[in-house]
Amino acid sequence: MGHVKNYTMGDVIARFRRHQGRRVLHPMGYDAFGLNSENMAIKTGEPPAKFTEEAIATINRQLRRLGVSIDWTREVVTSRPEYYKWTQWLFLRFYKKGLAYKKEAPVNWCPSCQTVLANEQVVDGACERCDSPVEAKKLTQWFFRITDYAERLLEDFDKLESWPERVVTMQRNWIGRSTGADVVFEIAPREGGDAAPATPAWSAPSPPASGGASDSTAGAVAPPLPGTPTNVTVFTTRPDTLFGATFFILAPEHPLVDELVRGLPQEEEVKRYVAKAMATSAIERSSVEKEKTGVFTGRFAINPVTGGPIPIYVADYVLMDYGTGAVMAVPGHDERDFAFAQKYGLPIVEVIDTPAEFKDAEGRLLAAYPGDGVLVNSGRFNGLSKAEAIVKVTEWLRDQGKADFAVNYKLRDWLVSRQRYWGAPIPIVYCEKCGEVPVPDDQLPVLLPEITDYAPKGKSPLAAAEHWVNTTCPVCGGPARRESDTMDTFVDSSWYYLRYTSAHRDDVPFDREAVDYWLPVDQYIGGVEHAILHLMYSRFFTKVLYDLGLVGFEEPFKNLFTQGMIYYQGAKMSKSKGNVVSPDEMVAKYGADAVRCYVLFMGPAESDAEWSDQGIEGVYRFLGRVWRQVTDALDDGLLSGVAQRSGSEVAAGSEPAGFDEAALTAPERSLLVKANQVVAKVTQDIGERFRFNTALSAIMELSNDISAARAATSGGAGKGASSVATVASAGLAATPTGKAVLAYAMQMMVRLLEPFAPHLGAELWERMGGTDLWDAPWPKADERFLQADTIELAVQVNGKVRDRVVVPQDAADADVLAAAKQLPGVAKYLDGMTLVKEVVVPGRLVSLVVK
RNA sequence: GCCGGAGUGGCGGAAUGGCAGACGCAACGGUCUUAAACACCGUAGGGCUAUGCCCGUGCGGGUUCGAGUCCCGCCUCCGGCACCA
Repeated sequence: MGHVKNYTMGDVIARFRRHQGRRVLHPMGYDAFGLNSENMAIKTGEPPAKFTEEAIATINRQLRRLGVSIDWTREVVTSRPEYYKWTQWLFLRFYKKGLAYKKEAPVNWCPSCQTVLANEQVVDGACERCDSPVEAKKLTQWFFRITDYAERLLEDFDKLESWPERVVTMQRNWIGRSTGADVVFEIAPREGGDAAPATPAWSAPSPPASGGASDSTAGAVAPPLPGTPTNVTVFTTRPDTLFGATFFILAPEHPLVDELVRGLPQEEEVKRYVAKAMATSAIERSSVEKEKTGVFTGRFAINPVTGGPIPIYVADYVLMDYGTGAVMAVPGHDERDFAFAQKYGLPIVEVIDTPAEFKDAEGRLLAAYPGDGVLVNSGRFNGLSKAEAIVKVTEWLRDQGKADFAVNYKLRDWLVSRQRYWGAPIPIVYCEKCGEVPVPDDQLPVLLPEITDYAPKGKSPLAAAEHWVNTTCPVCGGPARRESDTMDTFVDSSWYYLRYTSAHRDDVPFDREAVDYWLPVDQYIGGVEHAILHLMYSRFFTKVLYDLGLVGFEEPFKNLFTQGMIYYQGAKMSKSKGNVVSPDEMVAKYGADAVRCYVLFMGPAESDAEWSDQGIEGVYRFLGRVWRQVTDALDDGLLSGVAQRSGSEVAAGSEPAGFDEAALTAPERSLLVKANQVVAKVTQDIGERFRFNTALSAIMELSNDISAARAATSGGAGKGASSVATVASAGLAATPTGKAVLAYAMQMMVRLLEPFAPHLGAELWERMGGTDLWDAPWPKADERFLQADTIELAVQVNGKVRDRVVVPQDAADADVLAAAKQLPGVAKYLDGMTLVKEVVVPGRLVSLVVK
């Protein structure tokens, strides 16, 4: 049902814009690689392509049945070779630009899916697909250098027209930019002289294992000398608190740990601690509630501002993959460090002037104070504010070559290789002589081989397809092996919107002119579950393609709308829970139009909503009523002639507005006003507000008013018309003008309803004498009939409504006041009082203040 | 803990600072029907000393002639992030 809502919304907008004369590209595509079909294949041994194509056929049929106006000639399926050829082609463009690279790193491994996962696919330490706890595994994998784009991904939020604030916030948090300084801490020599060990374990001036994030921030900080480790760089957001750094911590995985403790009495204990930390699961280790633990290494670092030695600990609350995997600990002003210092009896120094409520009677800190304040106990920097000190301390150390300003991001590079069959093969071969070689463009696509065993066994099932893996090197013609990993399916979906513009081109992935004409996407609709993954990856792709000169814009989706989910029986619909409402069944029972209208009538499109079996009945009844209203009126001859004429006029692009205002009776005018008000409201609700529920409400009101007017025409006891615009409750007379007004109102009702209920709309339209409603211009409200000629105003005395007054729509304020004061319900409150203030809000109310 | 969002009848929800509860569901009464279903007409926030009046949009204050809406302080729920130095 979620899909039904999504596509119906898109369809209402597409139809609406088409009526307004726009060229609309409303396409459909399938993100078809991935585990759904692959798991079926593993179970049955039949190829995943079979299940994929079957599923596509089903959804195709459902969408066609719903009457969604999709341009099927542009259909895109990411698992077909004509599409993934270009996914591979784009991978190679990334590769040649240095944005796709291979490295060995600890990665997230899902033991159940038997594949690695991107950071974004790990939720609470578990696999987002199957909820299995994720394990850390050291593997060589392919990455996209998304961290190079961290800054632009943040800046370009400005280039978006309308995105939900929360999606922007989620991405911002995920990128996690923080500013501060990289600071170098010298390591004090071992006691009794630092006899350099024979083979230093750590000698690399290479970037830390976390990858790209910190590459760009290395600045002027000197890399450690090859050979003996003599210093460690830390990232801190609080260089102002350096004087309070009383100890130093390395992550258990830090490459320096082994070397530091070698041969010391502490070596055994440290190694035991590190081994234990590695064995702890990610979820457990990252729990905030877990007590802080750590172990002293026996070594000391030199605080660069005080020159004093501070003990180096290894503690698992320091994460290897953020910053440099090492931190300076300032227990006075960091809660975590405070907890650690208390447990291990380490000194706590106040260096930011701290409010009394953080201290005991003797002035000792009872808790870390992370807030703002003036520096104390910080030598020459005493008296500076936090903000000033951050700059001054960093500059001072920078001049000595011991620090520099730095920016850090939480965002990591995007791990794109997967050890699965059903994905686009990574187009790389490994040659004994030439090494890693990209597959030449003219040899694309690298087709998936036909295999029989799809089960993952810790490596890609492709690896077992010897006839496929063994190939020849494109450079030297010698023996070579294919990369057997496939790409994350989010790679496929990061560029599909571009393909819509050139779906049939087999010489390019997309045509530059075509993408620049159609894109960026004017209106994108999706669930919030894509807030980070798909939407951030697509933004990244677009920026890379822009840099490559392949597209002329930097953001893919100008306007984003995140639709709410549909719940049933209190939970998200899911086959495993058995609480599924089948679109097919609903369409069979109520028809496509009722299903379409109901999913939009349930509530605001962006909110979650509960499917109600009675709710759809109500909408179904409404559509039945509209049907009978129009067909009955036709049967009674009330629409004859008039409707035919207006139908053809509309088709020709002109509006039927030939009503002579002076000749209208009150009920006639009243219904005309209602019809025009509803035209204005529906236009605004669809075009500007995305409030389909209130648009439908307004059409229901129009239908109710038409009923009321009709009831009197045919002699029944009319229901009082509900509209504020309605003054007289009498119905329309069966005069030519009365009939014309009725025809006009019904015709508007049908036209406004068509984007929501296209089948009903088209059928009624033809019966009324029109043709091709789908292509007719959108109705325009007639200015003359937007306001009733008399209006009813509430009259307040001291803020309470005491009576109502009916006045001409254009009455002068003075006349309105005079009339208001004479109302019996008002006069009695004015009697004997002094009038101190009079307010007239035109068209709204009158407010009198008395004493 | 931090960052978002939301609290309105029995229910889904409506309301550019201007008559709270539109529209719909469920409910109740009626018409039609042998009967039921369908359909149609009508009633419906709570209360009272009922032709009138009082109370009412999570709680407490404030601004305003007037607050569901704006401001301040809380409470609750939902979502995201969470030892990110």
